Parts: sequence; structure tokens; C-alpha cells
Amino acid sequence: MQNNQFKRGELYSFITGKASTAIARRLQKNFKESNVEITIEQWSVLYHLWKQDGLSQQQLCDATFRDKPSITRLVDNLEKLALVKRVASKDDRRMNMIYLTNEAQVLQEQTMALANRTLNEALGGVTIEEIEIAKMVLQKVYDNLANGTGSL
Amino acid sequence: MQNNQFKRGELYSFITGKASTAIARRLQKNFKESNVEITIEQWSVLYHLWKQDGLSQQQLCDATFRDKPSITRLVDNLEKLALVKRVASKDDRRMNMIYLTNEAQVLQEQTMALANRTLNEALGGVTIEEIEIAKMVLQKVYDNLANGTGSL
DNA sequence: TAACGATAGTTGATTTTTAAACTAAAGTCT
DNA sequence: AGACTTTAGTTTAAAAATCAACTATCGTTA
Repeated sequence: MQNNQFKRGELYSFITGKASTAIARRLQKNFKESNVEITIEQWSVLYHLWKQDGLSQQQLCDATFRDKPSITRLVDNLEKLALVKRVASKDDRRMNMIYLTNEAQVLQEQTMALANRTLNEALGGVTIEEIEIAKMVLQKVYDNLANGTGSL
Repeated sequence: MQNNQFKRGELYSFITGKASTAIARRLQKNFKESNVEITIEQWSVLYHLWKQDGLSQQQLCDATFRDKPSITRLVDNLEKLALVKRVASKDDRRMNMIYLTNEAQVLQEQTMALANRTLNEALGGVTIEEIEIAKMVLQKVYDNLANGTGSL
């Protein structure tokens, strides 16, 4: 039994993710206004490939916190948009390595600028110290749930 | 221009909402293990009705941060499950007031216990003070984006 | 009262997410 | 080598989100 005693109802915001949903919607809107015709889900995949190109689909699952069918379809759609290419691994023929195309590399600078603008809109009036604590709490929540088996 | 200068990549967690997604998945899993056969989206509607019964669909939109079609269909499904009832308002015949059934009231205690258990799993090792700051930051992010027009 | 615009809710089409079942390719163990 | 298990990815079906168009009712205003 933990010594944290929470008042019911107060922590609803942690469950709903209203803040991240609001950020995602705003980012999507900012993309559209700049005529960037990709979804934020697709962008989140490109984001990790910009950090490191040639990830497997499973690595993209872990990075984006999505399950395998979601990544399969996101990669399907990104391939249709000619933003990524599937390349069968020579070492392990079960794996697809996902590589960015030249078109996708062009998007990086523009979309990262839009993402930073969106975060500035979202975090106005919040101090760096508060942001650091919030980041730490969210990371800890994720670690608490990602590692465990779910059996408490 | 704001004086907040963020390092790229570090704030990715704010966009993805990994933490709230992880909590939602764990809650759904805990529901299933206890044979509670509702989705977390349905539960989020019930949650607000437990706090105040007889809300209109528009009030549920605002409370759950969902749009009108989503609430229409969630109420559809909750009605099929015999957990809520639509009652046309006498004052304003455009409005449906949504009321809990007896079956839904039975669910309250069990699911709130599961929600609190889930939050205890999620927030282990985080102090009350840190939680308060994180809540404040998330609320401020939401306010920053919900009020604005999106034009920066 | 007639016309106009705003609000509450529904419907339809498309896309995404999720869980579960499935195929194919490795690895392991005797 | 043969049987078993694990891992990578795909497919299918159901629930939900999103955007747009739509109906019905209300309020205002001329």
C-alpha cells in the first residue's frame, strides 16, 4: 500500500490527456495552415527517423509508443506519400528497415519549426523549472507502467 | 517572441502524451481483469455523470473534451449497454439530458476503485508536490491552447 | 409573425486505434 | 534434423475520432 492518498476526481486530467490532445490538435492545425499535408501520427514516425534513419518497425513501435498494426499502417501510408521506403533486412529477413526519402528530409526543418512554435504557444507562462518537473513526472509515470506486468 | 528557448527533441513527450496513453491502457487492462466490460471512453462519460447526473450532451462534450459526433456515438453505445438514458429536455426540446441507470450506478464504486489503483500504480515514487506542479502545468497548457484562436 | 442566425444533436464517409488471430522467419533444445 | 518457442510484421473486425453536411429548435429582430 502506498502512502500517496489521492482525492478522487482531482487526477482526472492525468487520465484524459487533455493537454497532449490539445497540443496535438494545435500542431495539426499549424501543419495545415502551412500546407504541410501530413498527420501528426505520421510526423511522429518521421520525427524518430530524423533522429536516426533506418529503424525497424518494431523500433518505431517502441519509440512512438504505438502497437505493431498501427505502425504497419502508418508506414503503409508514408510509403504511399513517398516519404519512407521499406527495405528488407539482409541480416534478419523478418525485419523491414525504414528509410527516409529525399522528400521527407526536406520536411524536417519546416515541421520542427512548427513543432517548436506550437510548444511555445502551449507553454507560455510556464517556467523552465515547472516544465522540468512536469517532464520528470510524465516520464516516471510512463516508466512505472511500461515496465510492470500490470499485476500491481 | 517568448524567452523560453527549448531544446529540440526534449519536449517530445508533451506532444505524444505517452504518459496519459499509458495510464489509459493500464486502466483499460485493469477493467478487463475485473470483468468490467466498458471502454475508457465510455467510462469517462460515466465519470462526469457520477459527479453530476443529467448533463446535456453539449455539457458532456465540454467535460470530456470530445466533439459532438463522438458524444453522440458514445451515448448511443452507453444506451445500448443500458447504462444511460436520453431524456428530452422540457425547457429546450433541442437538448437531451443524459441520466444514469441503476446498472451504471452499481459500476461507480468498482471502477473508481480501479481508477485509484491505476493512478497509484502510475504515480509511485512521485511526491505530492511534484504531482501538483505537473497538474498545474498540464492545466495551463490546456488553457493556453483552448482559449486562443490558433493565430499565435 | 416572418426572416435570420445561433445552438443541440444526428448522420455519413474516412481514418486511426485496438485486440486478436495469423504468417513467416529466427533461435533453442534435445 | 525435428519440435518448440519467440520475434517481426500483416490482416481482420470493432470502437472511436474527425470533418463536413444536415435537421430541428430556439432567440432575436425587423
